[in-house]
Amino acid sequence: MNNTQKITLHSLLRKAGMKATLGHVKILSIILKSKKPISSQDVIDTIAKQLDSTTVYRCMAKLKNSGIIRQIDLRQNYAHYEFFNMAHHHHIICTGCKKIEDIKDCNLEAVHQQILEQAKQFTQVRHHSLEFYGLCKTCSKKAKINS
Amino acid sequence: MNNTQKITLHSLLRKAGMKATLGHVKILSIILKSKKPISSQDVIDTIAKQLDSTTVYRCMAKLKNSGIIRQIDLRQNYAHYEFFNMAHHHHIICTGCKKIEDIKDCNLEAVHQQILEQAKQFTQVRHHSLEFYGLCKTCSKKAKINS
DNA sequence: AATTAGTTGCAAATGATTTGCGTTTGTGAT
DNA sequence: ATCACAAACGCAAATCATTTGCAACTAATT
Repeated sequence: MNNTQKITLHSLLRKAGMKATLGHVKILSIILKSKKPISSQDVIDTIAKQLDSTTVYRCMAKLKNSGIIRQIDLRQNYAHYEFFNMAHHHHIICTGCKKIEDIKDCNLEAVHQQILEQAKQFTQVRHHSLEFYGLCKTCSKKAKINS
Repeated sequence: MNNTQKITLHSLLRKAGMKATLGHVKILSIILKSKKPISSQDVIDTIAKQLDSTTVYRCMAKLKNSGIIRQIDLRQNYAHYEFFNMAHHHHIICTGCKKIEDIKDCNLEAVHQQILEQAKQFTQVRHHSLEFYGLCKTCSKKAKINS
């Protein structure tokens, strides 16, 4: 909890039009520290009893709406979130153990225009979600043994 | 409810290793008739009181596991499903009214090999999900009026 | 320091989905 | 056609994620 970081989180929030409350700061800090997309439940568990779960859900929604974090769907019955930095990327998720690895930008924005030409009822593409599913090395080995 | 269709659904299920029970047949029939991806709740509503909701959830899971239908995440707190036919495609979802339109194949399978070269912990890409989000014409107009 | 709108905690409600269990029903073998 | 068994079913209750209402609090602005 050094002072430099505190100031950074504070201004990050304020620039996005959010109050720098204890909840916002703590939650954002957890999301930033996480190397992987995390769910509201993950945040609740990490934060233990410093914040009510209601607050966590509300803050996640606010952070998402102000564009600081973005939502990712990993087919796990609940949403995951990650810091919305400029380096747009995707994920590959192991269908066995749910391990997640980042996939660098694959130039899909270029496709948006194409999509619009095809879509009859739409006039703009705002964003997209793209996730790949496969088996990681460990689960791949296990699958071979069992078959 | 003609006989021809009954036989088709029946064999479709059996080929996938599933029993052709009343529940499986009815639910699969609803999914096939639907032009759009539908949720378990949609099926429950459609089927009214012919089947218990528990049964619907169990059947959806079975149908998914046997590869007859596939799951799609549309950021609506619950999963949607559609018939897994050979014509691979994606969706564009209106962030306003949740309208869904199909987007034809965009050749992403070609990218799978590239992904593997990049991914450190994965040996195979099984499938992917790609959804676009935007505003449909109607919601786009509404947005302009309100701003 | 005072004002105020946004934020928080708590309790309760909601909505989607799952589990346990006794009963029923397809299916494959007689 | 009948039997036997595993799988599927309905019902009630449990669970899990998330939301809502409301009174108390707190960060930003003056």
